[in-house]
Amino acid sequence: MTALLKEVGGRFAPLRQKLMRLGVDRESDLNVIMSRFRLGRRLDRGEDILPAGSSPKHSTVLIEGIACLYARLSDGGRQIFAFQYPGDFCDLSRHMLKPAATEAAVAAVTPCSIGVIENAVLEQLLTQYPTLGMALWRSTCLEAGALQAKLLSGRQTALQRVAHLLCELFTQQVSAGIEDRVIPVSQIDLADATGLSVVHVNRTIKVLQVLGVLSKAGRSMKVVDLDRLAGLTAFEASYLRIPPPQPLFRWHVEI
Amino acid sequence: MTALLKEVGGRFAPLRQKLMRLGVDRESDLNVIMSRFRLGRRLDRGEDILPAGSSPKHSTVLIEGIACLYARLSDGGRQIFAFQYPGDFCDLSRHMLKPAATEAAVAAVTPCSIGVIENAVLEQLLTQYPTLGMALWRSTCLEAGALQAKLLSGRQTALQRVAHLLCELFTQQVSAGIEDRVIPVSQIDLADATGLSVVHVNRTIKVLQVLGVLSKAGRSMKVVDLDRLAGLTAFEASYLRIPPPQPLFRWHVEI
DNA sequence: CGGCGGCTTGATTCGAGTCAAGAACCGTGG
DNA sequence: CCACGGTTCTTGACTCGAATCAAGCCGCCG
Repeated sequence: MTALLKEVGGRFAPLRQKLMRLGVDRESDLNVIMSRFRLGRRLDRGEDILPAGSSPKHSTVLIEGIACLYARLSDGGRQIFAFQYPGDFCDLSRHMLKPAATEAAVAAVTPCSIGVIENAVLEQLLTQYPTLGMALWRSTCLEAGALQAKLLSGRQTALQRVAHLLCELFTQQVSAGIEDRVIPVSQIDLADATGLSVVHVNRTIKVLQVLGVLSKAGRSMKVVDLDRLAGLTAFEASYLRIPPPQPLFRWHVEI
Repeated sequence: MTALLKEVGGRFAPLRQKLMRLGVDRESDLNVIMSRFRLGRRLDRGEDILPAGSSPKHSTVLIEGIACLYARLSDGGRQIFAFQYPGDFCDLSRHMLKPAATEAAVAAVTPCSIGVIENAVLEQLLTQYPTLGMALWRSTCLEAGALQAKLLSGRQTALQRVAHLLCELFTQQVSAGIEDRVIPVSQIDLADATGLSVVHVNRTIKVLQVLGVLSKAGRSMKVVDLDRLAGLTAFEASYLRIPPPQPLFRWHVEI
């Protein structure tokens, strides 16, 4: 049984790390919380992890792979709101806003595996460990901040928008513990995330290659010069993470 | 003293209503929570309620007037992320993400008055009334949903974008208890919120007037035909509010 | 009643979308 | 191991929505 726990602990390591960064710092709490997750199914690239408008009886965490939160446009197009990396919750707001308020869905951008937790269990954990609630709330705040950043970058040129997105992906990837400089996302996905046409994304990427900022790596691209990439778009990574150094203020205030 | 409380209760009515809609349904809790707010200063149109990058020792609630959450573009322009109405918290994520993650600010769009609560007091309330934490978290989820909707509408034509924004403003206004069909927001603000140029917003509004959807009301505009306005842009108000009817699921799960 | 900020309008420019067609890549099955 | 089919990527020509530039106008406030 300890072996089983260890196994699961290993697979769920990204979640544990994420929760810690969000402020769940008591080891024992973490252990209890993590033990209530089970492994969900694996998904192929393109599959919906959470279809639009569904409200499952459990909440979902991404364990492996890259996913995206998206919504369909009236004309059949797709707007990607955010990319998710291992450790990210897929559907927190779906859980908080019972009747799935936004018609958003989550899809696998690369092959994924997920973890799930029963909603009832999650709610119980939330009442038992207020720190967990705060952590997840904070994670919602981060997501909102990322949406703001995306809105902001929407007012820049195509080059800056693409550069910004690549910076964001790269940063997320690094902080999810993936060292690879390759961004394994199709140009179609980049287009859906930036709101540009695929054609124009393509041209833009070529410019970035000519600038020596990106290079080709098979079908996808590799970040060669992150600093210059960031410089193109005044990218400030701060909105993506809570500063891990000083694990913030205490939630149980001494009165 | 009861007279004072009553007075304050009156002014803070929008906040009370908002908290109720978010799920704080125990009358006694509400009373305690509300009693910890005090009135802040009044602000003129255009003034910053919360300057970019500030982290005050208290949190702020809008009591009267309309405010906006915005950020400055690199070129000096302004992106408005959201409009806030009486009862809305101005800066929750600033409180949750200590080192003001996003460089966002809040400004008064019309003359405003605000309420404030010491951060220490708020934190104490949060530990004492878990329902409050859930309510505020939920409010953050709603904000995130609104940001998603804005991102979505950014991919439509100028007419649709403006129509969408007007629908949103109107809906928020109504649910804040303001009956007026007039939207007291300048075209400059509309431009900054839609990401269009002022010139183009102006032309677009004229089209909407010709269509008989809007009419002029002094300097600002009046919504004449909300249904048609909403029809232009597939506006779905659902993302703006938690359904008030069934005040959602219980947070203290019976185990 | 003067002035300043916001609204209106026209002329021109340009970034990005669309359409269309071909090339490279990848998985699959023979 | 190679041929095939479907994605995804590339490239070029053309179009168009919205930005920009430049004035003039209106209305509110001092």
